[in-house]
Amino acid sequence: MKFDVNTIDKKWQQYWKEHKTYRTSTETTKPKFYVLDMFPYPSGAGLHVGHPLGYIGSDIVSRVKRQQGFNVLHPMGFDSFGLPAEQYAIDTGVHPSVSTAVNTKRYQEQMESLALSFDWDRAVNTSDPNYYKWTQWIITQVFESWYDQAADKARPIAELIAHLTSHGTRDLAAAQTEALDLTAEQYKAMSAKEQSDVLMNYRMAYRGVSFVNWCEALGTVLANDEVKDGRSERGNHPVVQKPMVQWKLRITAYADRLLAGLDTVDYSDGLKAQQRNWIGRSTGAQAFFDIEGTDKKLEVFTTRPDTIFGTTFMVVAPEHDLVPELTTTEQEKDIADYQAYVGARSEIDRQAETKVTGAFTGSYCINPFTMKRVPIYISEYVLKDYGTGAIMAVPSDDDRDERFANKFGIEIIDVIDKSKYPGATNKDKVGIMINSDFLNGMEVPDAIKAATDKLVEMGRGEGQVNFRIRDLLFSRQRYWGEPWPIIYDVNDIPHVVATEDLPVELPPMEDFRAESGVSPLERATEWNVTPAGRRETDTMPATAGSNWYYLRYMDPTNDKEFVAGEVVDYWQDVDLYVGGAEHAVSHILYSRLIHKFLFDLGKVPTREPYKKLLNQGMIGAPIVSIHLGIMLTEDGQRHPVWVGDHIAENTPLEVDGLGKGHLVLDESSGTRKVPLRMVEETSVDNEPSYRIYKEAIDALSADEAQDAAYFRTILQQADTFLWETDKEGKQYLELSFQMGKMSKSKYNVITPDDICARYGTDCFRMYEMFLGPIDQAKPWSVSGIDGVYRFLRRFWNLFVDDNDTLNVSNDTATKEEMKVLHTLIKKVTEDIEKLSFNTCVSAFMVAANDLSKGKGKCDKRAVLEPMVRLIAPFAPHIADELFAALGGVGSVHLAPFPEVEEKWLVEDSFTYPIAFNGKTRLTLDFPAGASKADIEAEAKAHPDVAKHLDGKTIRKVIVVPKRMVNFVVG
RNA sequence: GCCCGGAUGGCGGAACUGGUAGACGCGCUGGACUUAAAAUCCAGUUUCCAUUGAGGAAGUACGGGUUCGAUUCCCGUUCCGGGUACCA
Repeated sequence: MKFDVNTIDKKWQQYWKEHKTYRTSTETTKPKFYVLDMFPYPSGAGLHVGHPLGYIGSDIVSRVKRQQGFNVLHPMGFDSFGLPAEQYAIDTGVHPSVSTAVNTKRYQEQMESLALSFDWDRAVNTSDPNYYKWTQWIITQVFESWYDQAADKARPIAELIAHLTSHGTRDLAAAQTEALDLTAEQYKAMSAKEQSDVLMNYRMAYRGVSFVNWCEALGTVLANDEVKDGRSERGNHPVVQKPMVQWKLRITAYADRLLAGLDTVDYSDGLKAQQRNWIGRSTGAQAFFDIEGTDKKLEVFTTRPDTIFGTTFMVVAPEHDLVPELTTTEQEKDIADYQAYVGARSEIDRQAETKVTGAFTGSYCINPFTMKRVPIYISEYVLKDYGTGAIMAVPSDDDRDERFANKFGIEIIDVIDKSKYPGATNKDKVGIMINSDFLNGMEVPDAIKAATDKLVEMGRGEGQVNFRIRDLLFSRQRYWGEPWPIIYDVNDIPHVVATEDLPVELPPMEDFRAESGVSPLERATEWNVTPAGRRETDTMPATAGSNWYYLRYMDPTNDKEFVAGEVVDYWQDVDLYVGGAEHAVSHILYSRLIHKFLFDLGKVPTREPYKKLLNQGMIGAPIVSIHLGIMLTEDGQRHPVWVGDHIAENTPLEVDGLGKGHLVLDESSGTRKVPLRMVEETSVDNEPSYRIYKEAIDALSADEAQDAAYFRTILQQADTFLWETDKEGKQYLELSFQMGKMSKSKYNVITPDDICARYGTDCFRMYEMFLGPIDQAKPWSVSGIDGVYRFLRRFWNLFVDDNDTLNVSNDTATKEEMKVLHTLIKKVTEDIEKLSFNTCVSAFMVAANDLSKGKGKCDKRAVLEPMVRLIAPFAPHIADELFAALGGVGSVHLAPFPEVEEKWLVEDSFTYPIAFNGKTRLTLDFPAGASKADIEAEAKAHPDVAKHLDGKTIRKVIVVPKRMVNFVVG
């Protein structure tokens, strides 16, 4: 029985596969537990060591729950639609369906080799027609729904039609694109197309014009969260704002419920805060300002109606509908120039801009409270998409308004006295009202209410809530996504494709490059022209497939429904969801939306999809660089040379064949990235340091990998190496490094494969857990992995003698040994519940040390056998090997998880720290049941204590049983 | 700017609801085994002072506070990480 990790790994992985050890039962008698990992996009790079951090954590929980008798759903699948796969296809000419299949297979193999206990029979793949049939079906349901604000839920569109037919828009409280005012008669008199357009105003999935993030390079629109700093997150291409007709989902209707739901789930505070910020609820008031000389009104939204007496000008967005009307003849040129200036500016320019700009329209509003004329300006600092696209500017209490007023020489009226609140800023909303007529003397919060009430009374506005969140853009002019299941009839009226005709499969296409705003599917004419009409050619964004996938795992092969009612009634929701924090907003928020929608339809029994969410920390890795310098020889020749990182400029050099000279660093020198796998990690003066050895460079010529080819090309830039020699006489060069995200382009991707091959999968798993708290970001380093390996070896050695033969006795274990065992069980059980896996590993180490050190190692079956079941979730292969050797039946992973027996943990005595004025000076043992008085009396009498008390008065003695004793002396 | 985290030995990190700070591991030092090395095992390892047996002082980013007692709670400051931004 040898400790041969590779053999053991292979043997048991094979066994689990053959025996379907991790199959989830369809029986509903056992209690359920659903542990979900965010499914990956299967990229060509494969898994790196950062991915498994979360996977291993969730796997441990799954295994424990399985052993504890739960029916565990622990599935995995692939998010294979979307931009990256398509972009890769365009770059390489390999069809996405092909590359996806290859990558998916690789991912599954890697995951299996990490012993992740997924039930692969339940795997889903978002680009599989059997899956996206139901993605499309859900969208048809969204299309066929509207949001009833009175009932606060989504309802079938047929019920809206009934309402419109009998009452028009009277008594209709619906989420809508714009407010409509129709009688039943007007509605009924409309043409079919007109009626369809009216319904579009209310549908949960609707087409509408809006300014969208247009990315020319990718040929498609992007969602807000796909744009970062004015550039596309994928590919880093410029993004501009452009008005387009697009499909959208009315997420704004759910804003309040998405906000409220956060109080019922167990997510980190940071993540909840991010979601709240994204939704961005702000309360304030709507107010109407008369526009001088017309009967039109300018509608504004403000969170500070109290400051209305300080309003000295108005600002509307440059794209605001009223701008042409507001612009007077004299101001036409100014306005046109300014609009041209804004139009030419990209998002990036706008964000870089700090100074205020704008132009005067020539028109005036009347301040409804003061009846004074206030000028109307346009400026890009007012966003057309937020609120009403117009603001009342209060330069005294808003920093941007103040800057604008200063620039344009506009009057500033102080309306709030903040002297009572030193240090308060405008955002704090505190102070006493001044210069504000009936509001004078009020505190700001009271004034807000009073001003709002006054607006209502005057019929000039009302209290209003505004959201930052915009309706979700759900169209992409791309190939690799779910086609919208919509057909437009001859009258251009959209109809959903009937469920029995789903899925609408993607037509096979060879060339699917996007061309400026036109979907590639437009070119698939034999596909998009049908007898019923033309097909919608927009596809859905990647989030369409991922926002409901957790439901499909429950019932992955159902071809009648997306998930059967009785199945979802059993599985309910996800008990633990693990994944990267980069999906904190988009993915989580959108799947919460779809879940709530399905709840309204009665398709799911819970209000939230994910009960508890764990974000694993990112694992970074060094990006290592080799230094290229120039050697200037005495005869004035320049020779490129590879030098150590720490060699300074002007260092004298001497090289065989080149003679003497010194080092020059100029524009032709610099650093070049080195593939991390060729580099050795060492420690110099306690700082991590990286070297490349001559051997590694020599081995390069035989290396066929892509990164080796890259590095060979790099190394051609100089053929001289200024080697240094380590204490073993080996030649190396010192490299520089900086920590960063693992990425193929930085040549610092570390895959788990090599480490598993060298140390075994169990060692890799435990080492990743041992790195630290799972939710913390950390740099990858293999220093320390030997310690985990030594531990596993020591653990194994408890079971075998010096000849690697199983040697376990049936003798009764000592009290001390049982105490070690049960201390361990208690600690591990509690810490898994807290998702504190690093401390679990420590606890195993402590126990292994306790049992193998001191007076001979423990070989008692009564102790060792439960330990095997206990370590199984962490080291699944070794545990199964030992379990089988001990005569266990079946797999250890289906054997009961040990339970703590408190009787072994009872202490006879407790060691009390004895402190004087809070400083611990010594310890004394007292019986566990000793009374406070006894402890105090005995402690006082103790000679060592007396020594500390000598010459001092005891003012107070604090005795906390099983904690400590403190003498307060003076 | 705003929001959310975080700061503990040479390093990664422990420390229950305020109660012996530094568990566990790495690294380092010394020793055993070995012809030697690797592996393994044993001992030591917060800092400073002292050391014959001892012992003592300080210490959890910094400055205050609450408390018999603070890594833990409160106030302020600095630095680091993440998110987000003309959001009215």
